[in-house]
Order: sequence, then structure tokens, then C-alpha cells
Amino acid sequence: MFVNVTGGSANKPRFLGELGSLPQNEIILSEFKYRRGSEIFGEAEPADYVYQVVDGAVRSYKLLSDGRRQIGAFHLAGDIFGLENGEAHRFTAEAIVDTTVRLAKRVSLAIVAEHDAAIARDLLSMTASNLRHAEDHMLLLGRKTALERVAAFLLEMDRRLTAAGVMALPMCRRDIADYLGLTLETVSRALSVLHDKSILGFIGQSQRQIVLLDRPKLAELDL
Amino acid sequence: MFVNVTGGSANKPRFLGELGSLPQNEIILSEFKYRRGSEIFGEAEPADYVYQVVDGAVRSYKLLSDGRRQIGAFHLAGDIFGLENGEAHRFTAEAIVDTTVRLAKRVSLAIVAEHDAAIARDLLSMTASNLRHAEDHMLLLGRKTALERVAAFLLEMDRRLTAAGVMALPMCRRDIADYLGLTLETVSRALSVLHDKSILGFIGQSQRQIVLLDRPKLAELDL
DNA sequence: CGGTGGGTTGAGGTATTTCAAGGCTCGTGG
DNA sequence: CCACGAGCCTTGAAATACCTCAACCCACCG
Repeated sequence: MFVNVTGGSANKPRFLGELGSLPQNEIILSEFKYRRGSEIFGEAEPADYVYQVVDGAVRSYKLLSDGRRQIGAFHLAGDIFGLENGEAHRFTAEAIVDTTVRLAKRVSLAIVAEHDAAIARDLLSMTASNLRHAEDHMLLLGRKTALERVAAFLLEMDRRLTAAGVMALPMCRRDIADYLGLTLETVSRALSVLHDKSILGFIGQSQRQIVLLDRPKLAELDL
Repeated sequence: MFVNVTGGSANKPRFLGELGSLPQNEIILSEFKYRRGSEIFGEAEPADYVYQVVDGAVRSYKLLSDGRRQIGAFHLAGDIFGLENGEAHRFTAEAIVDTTVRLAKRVSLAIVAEHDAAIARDLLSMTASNLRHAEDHMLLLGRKTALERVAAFLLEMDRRLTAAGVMALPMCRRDIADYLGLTLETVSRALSVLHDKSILGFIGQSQRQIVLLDRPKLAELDL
């Protein structure tokens, strides 16, 4: 594994933002760092841990036998991922950039939930929120045009990671494409169109730092 | 509303197959019948009830403003649908054919769950199973070809509703198309291809009764 | 018996993919 | 310090999978 253990215990009083009521000392294991590109867990592997991004970004995806990839979600700082109700992970998770995560043993969560209705509620609400995202994404993948998908992606990322008006995307065009069910060229062309229409601007030439110039027009495209 | 009240109380000792531990007398309200094509609830409406299909079939879908439709799931006899964690429904639900449903008040479910860990677990497991379906469907919508989508659809329906070797689809080609992110013509053509390859056969001319002649070959196409 | 609601099939159009080339940035090593 | 290659992105041109439009068929039903 491409894992470096860094800290034995968390330095924050809580493990998971949304699991505020956890008796954290029983649950938190440690922080881990993953190098960019390394796998955190694989699809169908036993789901022994639940993860929270401390810093960095993670992609969760499924592969078809011939290599076609569908990214189901991006996980950014603060997000929890890898939470399963069954025994196995349903996605492969990889660090998009160098990433630090915290993790909790899953069985202990289940045991605690058995006695604590608040935690049970939190588990349900997290699962429900993943479901909501997947439902919305089905509409995008099944029925939206390339431009609409890219617009929706930008609005989602704007909501989730914009700091000081500029959105610094951690993922490359191919990741975006595999999230949106497109090719990287189509994503690139859609971004160019939005740029030409002065709906967004790039900062620097990395093309990963984006500023939304006309959010209303983008929202219009989202449908 | 296009609703006809038919029965005041259920005749079975349990409401929801998977909610085996429910004190049903506190929860079940009644059975309702919906005529084919009628709406059971609308997207964004308050989610006051949870439903179970007794007989018939239901489609859950989202619409874009210009009428494009994405069906998120089909609900067949025994299936539970309309269960939300939040306050509002995320889909519109319509009867595909004349359909009988049972329903339970949602608030009462939440209250019972608070005291009964078994019910809480059931709610979580149902939500998780909806999530699993949505995750798999994202892969289909984002990355599979038309033929692969139709093959996957047939295998899903075969698993869920085949009786005596023949699968009697309740939904029309347009429904299938909107479930698979295709047009009805493309679905029809894909079925014709499978028919020509002797992978499936039709019974009668309604084209809704299908028998799978070569499941292995179909599974191959599913990827 | 005509109309309506499916379903299939063909022909042509188009959004997106595929294939290909080129540019920019950055890190590495001579 | 600069050359060089790798990774990432953009852009163009050609190919194609799927969509659109249209015609036709069949079953059902008032």
C-alpha cells in the first residue's frame, strides 16, 4: 500500500462533522496520508473503515471490464466517504492529489449505533444525502447535454470549494469527464465555450483555477 | 386526485416485507388504488407517506423544465417507494398500470424508529439499497452503450419479475427509454437486435412479454 | 370501423467521440 | 542554466452512435 501513517490520534475533539455525538475516543483510529494517484480502497474490498477527508481530494469510481470509468463522486475536505451498509465497498477510492484522511472502524460504528439513536440517525442521514446526490446525478447523466453537465459541475464545485471567489479544481479534465459521462475533449470544449461567452474566467494558465463571472447565466444552462 | 379508497385495513399481518418488526396496527393506513397513468405523488411535495406496491407497477422520475424525463426506478409488487429522509419527495411517482398500494404515515415511522433500533436499521438498509441501485445506474447511464443498457435492463427485470420463464413488462418503450437515458426508437432497435440474435423472444405481438433465450449471452453484453 | 396508443423500421441529421496535432508548464538531469 | 520529456490541456477534422423525423403496422376500443 502507498500509505504513510502520520498521526496516532486526532487533534480535533470530533471525528466526523456530522457525527457530532460520537464518543470519539472509541472510534477514531488515526490519520493517514495518501500520495496523489494512490488507491485508498478498492471496489468489492471489505469495508472495514469509514473515511473523512482532512485535506486533499478523492474520487470514487466504478470500472467496466474494458476500462471505461464512471466517477460517482468527488470527496473534498470535510467529506465522509467509504461508508457502506453492506460488507464491501461499492467503489474504488483514489487520492486525486496528496490527501490526508481520518478513519474510523466500521464495526464499532455499527455497535455504537445500536445503542445510540442519534448516531443511527446520522448514519441514515449521510446515506440519504449520498442517495440524493446519486439521484440528481442520474438525471444529469441520462438527460443533460454536454454543456448542461459542465455547467452543473461548475455550480456544484463552486458551492463546495470556492474560496475567495476562485475555485481551484483538484481534478483533471479526464476526471471531470468520467464524472459527467463525457470525454475529456468534450469537457474542454464546453469550458472553452463558457469562457468565450464570458461566463467563466481562468486564472493563470493551469486552467484549474476558475472564477465564475456570470453565475446566473450558468444556472440557466444547468436546467 | 385520481384515487379510489378501497380498503380500510390491510389483510396481511405485516405492512412492509422488510419492516418485519413494525407494530403494524399503529402504522398502516390503508390501501389505495391508482389508475394507470395517475400520479401518486409529485416531486418536491411533502413526503407524508411511504408506499408499498401491492399489485401493479410504478415509475419514479424527474423532469427537466423542457420535458426531458429521467426515470430513476421502477417499483414492482412488494417494492417500497417514496421513503424520504427529508421533508419532500425527490421524484414524481406515477402508476404505470392500474396499481394498488399500501401506505404508512412517515412521521409515525420516524417516531417508532427512535425507540426501536430494528426499525432504524431497516430504514437504513432500505435507503442503502436504493443508493446501491442508483450507483449502479450511474455507471449504466454514464458509460454503457445502448445495447449494454438494454441488456442490463432485461436482466434486472428478469431478476425482479419473471414468472414461469416469461417476463411480462408493465412499462412501454418510452418508459424503458427514459429509464436508460435513450430514445424509444433506440430501445426498440436494440430489442430487435437481441431478437435477431436469438437472445430473446417475444410472446404474442404485444412485444411486452419477453422470454430470455440466452441469458449467458445477455450477461456478456451487460458488462 | 375509425381513432388512438403502442411498436417497428428506415433515412438523414447531429452531438459527441475518436483520432491527431500542437502548446504550455514543470521537474529532472546533463 | 537550459534541454528534454511527461503530463495536461486545447483545438481541429473525421467518424459514429444515437437521435429525430416520418411512415407504417397492429391491437384495442368506444
